[in-house]
Amino acid sequence: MADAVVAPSLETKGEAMRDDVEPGSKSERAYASIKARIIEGSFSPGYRLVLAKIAEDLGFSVVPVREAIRRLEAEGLVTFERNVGATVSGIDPTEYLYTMQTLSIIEGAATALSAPLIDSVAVARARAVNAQMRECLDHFDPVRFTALNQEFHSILFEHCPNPHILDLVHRGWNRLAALRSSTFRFVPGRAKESVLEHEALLKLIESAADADTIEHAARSHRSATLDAYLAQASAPVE
Amino acid sequence: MADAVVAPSLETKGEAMRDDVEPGSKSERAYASIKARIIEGSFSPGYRLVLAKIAEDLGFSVVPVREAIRRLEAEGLVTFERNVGATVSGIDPTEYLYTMQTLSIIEGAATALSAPLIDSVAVARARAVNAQMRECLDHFDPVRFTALNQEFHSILFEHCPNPHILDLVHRGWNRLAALRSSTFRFVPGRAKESVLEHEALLKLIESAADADTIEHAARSHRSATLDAYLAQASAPVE
DNA sequence: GGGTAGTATATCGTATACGATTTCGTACAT
DNA sequence: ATGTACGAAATCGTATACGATATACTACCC
Repeated sequence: MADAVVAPSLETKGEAMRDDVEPGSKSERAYASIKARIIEGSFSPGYRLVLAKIAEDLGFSVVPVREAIRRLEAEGLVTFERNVGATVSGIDPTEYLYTMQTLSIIEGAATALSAPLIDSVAVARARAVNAQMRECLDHFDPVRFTALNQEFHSILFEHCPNPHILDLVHRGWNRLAALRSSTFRFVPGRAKESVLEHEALLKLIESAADADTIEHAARSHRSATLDAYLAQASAPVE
Repeated sequence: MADAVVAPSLETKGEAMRDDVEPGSKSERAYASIKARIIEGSFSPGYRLVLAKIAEDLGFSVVPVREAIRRLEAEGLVTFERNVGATVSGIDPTEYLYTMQTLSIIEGAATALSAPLIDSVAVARARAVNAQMRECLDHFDPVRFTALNQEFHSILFEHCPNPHILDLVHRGWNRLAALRSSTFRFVPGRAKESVLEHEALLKLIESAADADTIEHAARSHRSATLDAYLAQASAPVE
């Protein structure tokens, strides 16, 4: 399910119609593999990525691994230092702030651009997901809630006709995932409001509200989560 | 001058205090070199980037060149196809549209975030650049005008405190440069309005207008250029 | 005993070599 | 004459090997 957001469009282009048994070049497989492990969390922020080690694990030489890491670097998922090596980036809470702020802007725009193209069945799907989130509020499971949240927003922005913007949204979500954020673990109080705002967003889309309104709503929705996080971060004693 | 926009922050990090004679790893030098040639234009869109050829030109082996191209791919400056090779991306006019739209959003946000941090001397500098642009209107030189335009906007958004957003703005401008757009060559009529809107933007910044207002103004300014381009593109017979 | 120099190890950076794949041209058959 | 099949050239993909650099440890000097 995470994959819906993970793969933008760059990969899985080379073969397409081929037997799926052969995923692609080793370089790409390394890229996908490392990226997956970062997002999934088995390579957590700060983790030291040693070329030889990874190459051995995957069963091929270091060259493809180097290229993979180069790409991940350009995407911001890993940090690289000359003659020292790569580490999974993220750690920093200010990093979280920057990423969320960027995402609020990009995702807001993507959602607004996407809105006119969302048909009623997609809205229904989104509403179903939001219903699951509402149920989830009782016996609260932050990880599941975060996953559903991602799925919900994916439905809203995925129709964005501008591929660049869409790609940037995906990257933003990937970074968040890499930051080990089941965000709502940290701001459980925010979950309830979030569900309500989702419904409001859906209403706006159904009523074909103008782009500015939708963009503002989507952006505020995300900013509010960020603010909640900041508020509880500055007063962590409870 | 282009460099002000070219280098985000990833490079020139490894050594910093060293003798500038040794720029960095060959991989990075290859990256910088290819990128520069794409932006400057000697590698125009569609150009076929042959690894061995480039490696020979630069005087080193193909491995660093491969890595460089991988990074450029992740940045969107080149397109890569498995077992075929890399070509400079760009060509497509819809690509221009997407890039401009994305940039309008990102740059608008960056400018708004940057605005409160712009001191009066920076405003004065921007105004001076805009004055040069005004002069430039008489004996119109699209290339020079475009360069000044970039310098002007750089001053406005460069103080943006969110490094992610800043990086995205840089990438957007790079793509535009790669698209060989001395944009104003195609929409000379837009130049005059552009200068006026610049002054209006400066006034907003000086008067410490609220973020939404500035963001909207900056975004519209760019959208208007895009619209002008589209209008003349749909009616190219004159 | 603390600090500095020197060495050892781990890891990265790059070159070279060879195998794999695609593309293009040519020849043959229909 | 056209289409297909085979083969050669170009180019990419990956492995292996070795040199370069940084870090950690040890020994020596003050």
